[in-house]
Amino acid sequence: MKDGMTIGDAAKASGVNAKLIRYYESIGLIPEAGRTASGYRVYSDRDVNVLRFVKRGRTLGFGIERIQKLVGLWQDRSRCSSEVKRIALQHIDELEAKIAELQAMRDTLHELADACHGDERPDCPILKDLAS
Amino acid sequence: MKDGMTIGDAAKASGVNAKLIRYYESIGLIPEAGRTASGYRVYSDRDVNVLRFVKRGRTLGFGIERIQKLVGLWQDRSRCSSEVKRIALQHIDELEAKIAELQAMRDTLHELADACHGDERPDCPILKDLAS
DNA sequence: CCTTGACCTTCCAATGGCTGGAAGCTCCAT
DNA sequence: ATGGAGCTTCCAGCCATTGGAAGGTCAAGG
Repeated sequence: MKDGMTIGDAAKASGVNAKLIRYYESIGLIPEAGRTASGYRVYSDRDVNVLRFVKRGRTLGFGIERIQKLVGLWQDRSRCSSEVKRIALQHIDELEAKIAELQAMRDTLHELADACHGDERPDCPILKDLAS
Repeated sequence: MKDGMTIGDAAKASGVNAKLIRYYESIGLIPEAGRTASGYRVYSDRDVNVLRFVKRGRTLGFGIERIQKLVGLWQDRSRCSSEVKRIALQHIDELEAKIAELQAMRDTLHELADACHGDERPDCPILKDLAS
């Protein structure tokens, strides 16, 4: 284990837990790790950087497939930033759509909840709406 | 099929597709439908109302388990509206949390995208952030 | 009466992004 | 040598659906 870490060390260093690292490898998001003679996976600092990149991408809500593209662009020195920006803008659009959807739910529910007494009586505008 | 419909008719009448109706039955969200001699499921108008209730609940973002509770309360004439309101408010809280999370993603990405030239050059603040 | 085609049935598998557990091997310290 | 922490693989489940395969049923038209 000269210049490499175990999966547990890589997990600590990257913030991506060991189970998830194996999963990412299994779906081809990250390349197959090297192995020790006894079969343990070995990780370098470079690998940890990739894992951190992936983690940050997930935090920003990117899907795995898109992260895969972003990792590719990241490692491609002849990339165009326009390509990266395009992906980001598309993702922003999707986030906006999801936000709008959730806000619509919240707003409707808020109105219904406001109209609901919330006491021991059975009369309830919320149920009335659901049954409509 | 005197006073009952097939699953396809119930699907059209409720807006919940047949596949999903069977699924809802399989997980116990709705009671088991009656059957014809040849094994076809039979639905009444009452059943269709339940399906519509469920569909509206899903549209408002309630999870299956919570919808099950709401259906129960709906059919319980001695219910307290406070119970329904409690469930709704809890759901609103969860929606708010999710909205905030997505907005944070969107805001961060928006800043990064604004700072990104988006041209043929490789320099890209978005990738820089992801790699940080 | 027979065929056609639309409908119904069950069962199994996949989606996305994990998470958990079981069974077994390895490594290191005591 | 022994214990326990960490590694390995594989399988299964979460949520709420959707899709497909293989086969049974029903009503209409020739």
